[in-house]
Amino acid sequence: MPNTHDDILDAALELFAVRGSEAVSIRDICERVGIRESSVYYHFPGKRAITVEIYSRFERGCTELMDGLESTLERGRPEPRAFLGLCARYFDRCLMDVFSNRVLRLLSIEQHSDELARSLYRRWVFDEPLAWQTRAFAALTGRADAGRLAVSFYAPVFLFAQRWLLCGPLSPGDKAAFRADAYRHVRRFLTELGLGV
Amino acid sequence: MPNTHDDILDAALELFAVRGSEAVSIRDICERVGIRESSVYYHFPGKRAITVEIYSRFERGCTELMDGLESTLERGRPEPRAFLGLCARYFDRCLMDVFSNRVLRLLSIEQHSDELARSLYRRWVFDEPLAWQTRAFAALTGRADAGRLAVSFYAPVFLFAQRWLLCGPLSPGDKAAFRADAYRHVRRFLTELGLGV
Amino acid sequence: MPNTHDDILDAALELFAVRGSEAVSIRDICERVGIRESSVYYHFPGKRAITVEIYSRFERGCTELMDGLESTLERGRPEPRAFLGLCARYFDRCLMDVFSNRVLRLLSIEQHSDELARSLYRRWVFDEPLAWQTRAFAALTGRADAGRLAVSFYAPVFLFAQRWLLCGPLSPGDKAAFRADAYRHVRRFLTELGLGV
Amino acid sequence: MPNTHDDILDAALELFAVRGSEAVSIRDICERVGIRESSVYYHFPGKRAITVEIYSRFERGCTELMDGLESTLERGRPEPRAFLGLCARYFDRCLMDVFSNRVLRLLSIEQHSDELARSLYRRWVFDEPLAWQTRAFAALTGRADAGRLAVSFYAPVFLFAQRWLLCGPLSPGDKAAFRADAYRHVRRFLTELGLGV
DNA sequence: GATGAATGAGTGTTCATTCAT
DNA sequence: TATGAATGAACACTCATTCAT
Repeated sequence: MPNTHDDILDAALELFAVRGSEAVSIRDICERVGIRESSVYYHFPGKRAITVEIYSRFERGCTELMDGLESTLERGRPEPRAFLGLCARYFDRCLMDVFSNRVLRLLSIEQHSDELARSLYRRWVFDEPLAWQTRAFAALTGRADAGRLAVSFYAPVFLFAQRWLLCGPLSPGDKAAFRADAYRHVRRFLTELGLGV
Repeated sequence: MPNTHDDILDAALELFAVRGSEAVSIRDICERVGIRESSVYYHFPGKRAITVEIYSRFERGCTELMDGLESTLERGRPEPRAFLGLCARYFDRCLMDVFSNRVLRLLSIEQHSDELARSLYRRWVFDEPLAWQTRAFAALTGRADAGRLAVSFYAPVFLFAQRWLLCGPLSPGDKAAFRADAYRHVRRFLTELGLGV
Repeated sequence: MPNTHDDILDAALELFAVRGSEAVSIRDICERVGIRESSVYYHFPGKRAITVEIYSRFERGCTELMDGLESTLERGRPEPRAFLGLCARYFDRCLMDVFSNRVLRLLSIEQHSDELARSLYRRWVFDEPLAWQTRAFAALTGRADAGRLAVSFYAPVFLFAQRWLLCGPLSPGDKAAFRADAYRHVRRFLTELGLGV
Repeated sequence: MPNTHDDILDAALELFAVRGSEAVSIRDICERVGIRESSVYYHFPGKRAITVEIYSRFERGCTELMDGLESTLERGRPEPRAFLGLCARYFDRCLMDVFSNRVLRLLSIEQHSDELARSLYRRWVFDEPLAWQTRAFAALTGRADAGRLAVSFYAPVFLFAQRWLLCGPLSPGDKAAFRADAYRHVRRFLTELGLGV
């Protein structure tokens, strides 16, 4: 079942993630999909609509992921072991998944010129992860400075993600490097909190 | 003494930092400078050359800054008070200075499609700062795990910079927010290391 | 049935034959065809492709003509009368036909700077005609020096063509002058060979 | 004694002979000479003036050459041996001399679009040589059909010149090929007239 | 003699988009 | 569903030329 609509989205995102949406032409996208430029306008009212649909799919995915993480957290006092699993899910679904990874790159480009991109970027890269981790550490430790813990915990993950997953083409080697750095950090961090696994 | 050459560079960078160099036209730049498009080609052989000169000026500035930080470090056993001053210099000259801040934004956009941008971005955003801080903490504490300390120290600074200084238009309020977050982190970090100031 | 593709080719050739392809702009061509410049790029990938298609049409025509002359020659011992007819066909189809005449002018301009033009020019202006005539005179006279005969026969035709058909705008008067000079030369040449018609 | 004026003429002609004057830019010329574009306007009122001066130098040279040939002819009944020398002088000075050769190429390009070039081309490529040779053969043979003899004599020379000296870059090999073909033709022609040398 | 600086017009080409089919 | 054909605006860049210095 060929799905031109989705093919356009995929091809567009692949290119958008590298050069930003403004610098990618409808022609570039169509070449990849194997259709003519005019055909795009059957599926989308215009170029901007492609970007917008990518964003809304990304937001839906992020919301689902965050809801999942949240509901696990709410099911009683969490164990460190379970928290580690939630981190893994976040790494896999938000940072290393091909679609999400590309949208994050796109957002980091577009945020400087597009209000919608900026709000998404701020929300899903800074605000939501930090808020969720603040709640998680509050539940795990009961400490009042859970916000500070969240920053200390998230900042290295964020740095490793920027360094390995969002800088240059995403290769298996970079994924492995990220995993090594990130998991080492997570384990050490939990251990230092007295929540060793 | 009007300097068209530099005016072009300034106008270009101001626009490049928002939309990336590919999405900015020579016309856009000229409008800002108040010259005709053809005049650009008297000062630069082409659009790419503008970007390249911006990069080389940035690199020169970064090298000078890093050399300065380095030479201070080498002048005998550093004090925590002096280290704080070096951090302040780095914040002011590399992260919050108008020129550097704009180049960092430009690099974060272009790194996905341009090899030169990628190498500069990696070097001056990740590698050099972490290497310098590793040496600094080795000198300050004598500990063997100075590299880990550097990551724990730099990651929050990097996160605050991304959040306040490199996301959306740079406002005085954002600068203040960055300063508050960053200096609080730096002081607390030094205190926890027993190097309180 | 309007055929924009061919209209472009025709208009281009008309202009190319006068000033060479480099000195003629897409705008010039479009003005003649009555379309906008951007429309050209629906039919051709670029300016060069127009020239190349003109060349390939010319070559196809020349090959067909030469094949026709050749096959007539092969159908048994040729008569002088038939040879005269072949010459007439060559004059009409290659030298005086509007399309061929224009391509010859274009080739004579471009040969100095374009390798493809040079090879076509050499082949269809010098090599093929002389080779064919060498074969023809060998068949007609059985003489061993048919190559020399071919040069003596072809050189005045070539000179008359350059003088009347390929120098300045092609007028009915010039065509008539060429015909007079060329046919007088051909008849006298055959007569002197004892092949009078 | 550096002579910028002449340097410009030389560089211009070298380029004009390949692509025609319209397709060569002032920039191209200046690059070769090693001066700035604006400097050209000290020596010439505009681009066209360069072409015109090239033409007038060519015409002066041709006139001198033709006057020389003429005066030799007028100094009494010419011998075949002397006629051969005159041919050699014509070959060397008009067809194979670097300056003349380049102007002939330029004229063959420009004649299609420029009235001045056309008149020069017709005069010095067709009319004057044929007129001179008609007079020469009249003096040598006393025959009434000297005009026909001139065509039979000149046409192969013209064809060889077009083939070897005016088609593609002028190489020593091509010069040698022209010389071989041309002199063989000249000798044989004189021999057949009973004027063997 | 020569050039630094500029420019308006023009170069080939690409852009997102439209619309009849 | 898709496209053939078209277009006006914009693209980076080149053109011959001017003029104060």
